[in-house]
Amino acid sequence: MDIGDDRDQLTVQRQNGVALWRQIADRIRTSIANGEYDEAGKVPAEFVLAAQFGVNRHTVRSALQALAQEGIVRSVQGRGTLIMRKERINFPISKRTRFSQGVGDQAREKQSVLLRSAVEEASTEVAARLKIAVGSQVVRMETLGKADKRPVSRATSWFPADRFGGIAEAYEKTGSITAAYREQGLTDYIRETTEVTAVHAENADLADLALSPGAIVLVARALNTDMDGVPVQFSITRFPADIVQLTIET
Amino acid sequence: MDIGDDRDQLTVQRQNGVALWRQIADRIRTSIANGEYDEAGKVPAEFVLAAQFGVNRHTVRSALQALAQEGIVRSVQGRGTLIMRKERINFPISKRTRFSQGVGDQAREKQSVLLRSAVEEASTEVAARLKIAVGSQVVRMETLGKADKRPVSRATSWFPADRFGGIAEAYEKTGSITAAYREQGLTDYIRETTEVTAVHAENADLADLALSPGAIVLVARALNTDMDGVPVQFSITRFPADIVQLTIET
DNA sequence: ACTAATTTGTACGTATGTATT
DNA sequence: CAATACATACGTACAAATTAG
Repeated sequence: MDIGDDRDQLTVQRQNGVALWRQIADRIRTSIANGEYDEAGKVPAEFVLAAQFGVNRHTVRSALQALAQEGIVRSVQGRGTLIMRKERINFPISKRTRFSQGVGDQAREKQSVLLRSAVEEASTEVAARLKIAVGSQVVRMETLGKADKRPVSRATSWFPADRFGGIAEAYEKTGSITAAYREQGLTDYIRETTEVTAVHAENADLADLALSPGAIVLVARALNTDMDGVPVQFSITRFPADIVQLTIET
Repeated sequence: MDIGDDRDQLTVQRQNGVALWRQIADRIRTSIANGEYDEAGKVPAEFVLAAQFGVNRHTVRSALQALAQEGIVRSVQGRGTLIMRKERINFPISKRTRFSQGVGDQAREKQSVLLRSAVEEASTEVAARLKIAVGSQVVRMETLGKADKRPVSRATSWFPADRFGGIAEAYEKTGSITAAYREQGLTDYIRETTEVTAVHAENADLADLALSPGAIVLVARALNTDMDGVPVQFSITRFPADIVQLTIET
């Protein structure tokens, strides 16, 4: 609320396991996404940021370097630190949500690719969610959602193999979960529940979601059922929290 | 899924601004909340964790020390590191959600206290959300939700002052937003939208939510309207991500 | 009661990262 | 681009408490 005043309210924590430059980089990234620097088109001068955060200018420079590495800003001598990318993808969640496909509402150029698929035995969690026996055959599908060529979601989905044995092939052919379902004889389905938590990015996230280490990942566990309430899909989707926002339409 | 195997799959990131001990502390905290160590009632031995994460035993010790500071574990010489607290509060979000009060479904002993309240001029964001003019008078209320004496949510809410000028007093008297609304002449309201993001904890979070620095905070921006669709409350609620999960019932 | 194995606690040394001046 | 101070991480070794037999 009270961001950007004269005093040094933008507090950062010292010596607690998270380096100052990382905290500052996270804050600036969020500020950019929130459009706080939209008027100028660039972030405040390094010495201004240093004063706001109450740190040395070198520390701010480390933060800006990290953001430049991510392609979010670009520092130009004499001009300042220009904002190159300012995104915040919005993922709506509703009864009709199909977001394991990686659908972003306002994403300009969206794309979903199948990374891997396999038939495996249901783990404890998957079996409990899909209400099948532990060890039952399930199809696991891993998909990556992109918006404007940037990865914005990484989903692992499980389907009961007895009913949706060919879902992966159908998905690869059609590029759509909904269309793949149709091929497998399911015409409609609804999003039953979605559980949301947040964790620090893991190794797999860094690679797939192109994150810098220490980033925050939103984790959504979702269950889709057919119109009779029978579970058809359980999925765990991971979103980069710095550029993704989940909107719940109740 | 595949946690606890022989190899060192539990990957952590080196030299990226987040200390290894913090990453490991976060992972262990999550594992405890997920009930992965329930059988033993304690976490694996330090040298086992060190092997799993591929770090030195000292680094694991730093992580466990941080968790001990939070009251989650307690290390006892010769016995091991015992799990003292294992919580994960679930916040349901639906059309009828009233979670700015800090309502947890399965929380045993829940409580909501009013921290501060004031009348102020609406900022750009608040005005846009409440569909009123920038600078209009609004009541700001800050509340802290507790479950079993542990803070689990911190909400800042704004109400149009012309309609709900006495909401803070009514809330303090009744201890319930719904009851306070009734006193102000509003009998029913619905949760219109909820937007969820996640950020690193800020200074205020550390104090109010009793978090250790570097922790992750879930941020929910929510809008309540009356039955005519007129906005009556905009709130920003912050949850400690390590022990809170949002469940969206669509 | 004793011993061995297991597990945490403590200490020292070294190297590198972080942040300020 | 220093020089300095402190935090982080590793390696090794041994002490102290608990548990298993």
